[in-house]
Amino acid sequence: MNQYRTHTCGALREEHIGQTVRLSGWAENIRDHGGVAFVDLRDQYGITQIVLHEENIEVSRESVVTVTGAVKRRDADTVNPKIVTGMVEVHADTVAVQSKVARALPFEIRDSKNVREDVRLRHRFLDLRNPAVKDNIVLRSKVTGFLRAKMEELGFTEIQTPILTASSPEGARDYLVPSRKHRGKFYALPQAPQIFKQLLMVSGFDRYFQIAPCFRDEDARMDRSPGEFYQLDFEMAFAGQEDVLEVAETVLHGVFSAFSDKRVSPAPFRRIPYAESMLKYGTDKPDLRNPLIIEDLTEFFRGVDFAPFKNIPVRGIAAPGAALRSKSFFERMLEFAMEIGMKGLGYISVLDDGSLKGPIVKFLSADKQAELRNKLSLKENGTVFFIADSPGAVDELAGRIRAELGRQLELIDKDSFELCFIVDYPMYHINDETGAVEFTHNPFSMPQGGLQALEEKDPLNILAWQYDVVCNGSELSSGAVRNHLPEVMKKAFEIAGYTGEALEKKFPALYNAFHYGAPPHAGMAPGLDRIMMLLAGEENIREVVAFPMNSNAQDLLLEAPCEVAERQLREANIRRRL
RNA sequence: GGCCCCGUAGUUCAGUUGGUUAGAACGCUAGCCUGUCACGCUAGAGGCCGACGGUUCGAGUCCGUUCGGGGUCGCCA
Repeated sequence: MNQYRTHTCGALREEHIGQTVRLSGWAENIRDHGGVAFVDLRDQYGITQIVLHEENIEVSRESVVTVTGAVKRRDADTVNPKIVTGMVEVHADTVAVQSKVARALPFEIRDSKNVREDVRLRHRFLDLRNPAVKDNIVLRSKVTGFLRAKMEELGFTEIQTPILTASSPEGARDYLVPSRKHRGKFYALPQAPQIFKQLLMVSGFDRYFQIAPCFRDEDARMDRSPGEFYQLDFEMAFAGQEDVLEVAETVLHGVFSAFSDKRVSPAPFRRIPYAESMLKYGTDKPDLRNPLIIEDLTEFFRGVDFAPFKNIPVRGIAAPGAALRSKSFFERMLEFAMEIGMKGLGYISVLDDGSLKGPIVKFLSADKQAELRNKLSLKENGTVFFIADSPGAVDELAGRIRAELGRQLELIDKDSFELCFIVDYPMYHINDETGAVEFTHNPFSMPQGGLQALEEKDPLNILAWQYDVVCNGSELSSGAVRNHLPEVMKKAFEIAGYTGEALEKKFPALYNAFHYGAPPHAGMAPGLDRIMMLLAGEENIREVVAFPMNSNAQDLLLEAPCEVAERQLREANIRRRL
């Protein structure tokens, strides 16, 4: 028998009545009634009420105690239906204090989520005692276990790749680690195992995966850790886009349905071409819970004599029932439009009798009015909002109006996970500032049409075998069919302004390896932290990480980054700046 | 790095137009209480109002600087 416990604090039920048991845990709360006292004993698994009598020694809140005693049925009027052990209680014969609380608690454990974040992080070990905080971390363990099992079931091999590796020339800022043995040289922590997993494909590993730590020295966001985060990184040989998407469907549908009661998009998820997504949703991260669709009305307004819509792209969003909304709703929408930089927000409502109403109606002939209703399937009490702006801005603005309408009109179904793939990303785009042609997403992607497309098509019209997974408006992952052919790589980089030597210099290992027989391959890397946030219903990424850094990339608990000893600097061949 | 918001008791927060000794709740300490489960009751301790400087007879309150925290944009192949 274990010296500390026979059961956990979440285990006892009516069937244990009469047994003598031993429990250990933290004294979450103590209710002292003079002759009798009640202690809520807590561990990871639950809470059991302990009954103490006067001869028992003193216990203070949050100290660790071991209690031995008989399990008894609670009187009917003292049953606690809020906890699973609420039918019973343990009448303590002996109480041993294992570890006292010797310092004032910085906050109430059960209320820790409402405490200032830096105080929580400095005492994260106490914050994590709160079941509401701890449960997310337990869930994370179950999710990673599920993902691992699923990937293995699908024939993937888990392979660890280096943490100390080479700095990568593209992408985010690297975290650098000085070399002791090689003066003036540095390792870098990997931004992703990208190169390694592609090399594994060349080595003949057929299906690779890893729950991979990734490091990027970029500033934090609410949904983005500073420093480090995890991806379910995977790559498949002899596979194309559809093969990868099918794996993603299986795994993501599996994980969302296994750990949530919400509705999950059934496979196959919708494949939405990038261009269509930009037009219909105004973003490449559409929240498909929002039923509103953006329509292109540029052609419609070409012949209409309304100055603000002249010679610029116009979009329309038909919102059913919006015409019944109060004046303040329209004012809020206008205010929002002004905030995001629009000059106004035109709209036309359909009244009960089918007639149109709104400041712009008078510019439309009867025919045009009918055409508009028809084009947008406008019903009675619906309102169409117009967004007109420069070609570079109109889609994003329309997307933000669509999202705001979804919120204001409460069209978002909070009980579903809507997953989709965005496909057919353009291979290149023009950098607005420099006018140069750049890779849109990822230089490793295979262009659709291969070498021929690169040689013959306008670079801006070339699509890539590049795809994103989106869930409820947040990007879970991007991935691609990789470019495994040196001559195609060379051409692709040339178009983006690099010489062949530059490519060789930037990615020597990969470029070289591809000269020795590389299989066609494709992959993806869904972000584990994002998946966790969606499953746990958390807005802040720190709530799904056991020991998160603050938004300023500091570990307040262990105090990293920190000064190091002079000797350490010397060994690392680093001199303090004078 | 730019911009926005917030710093008052251990915690969460009030604090009027600048005006006596800066408050509440929870927590903590002591006492009372044999059926509570956010137990209850009584009493008490606990504050350089983030820091520095200024305006003023007088600053938690107004102004400036700075430090800390959060958000957002840049950035994130």
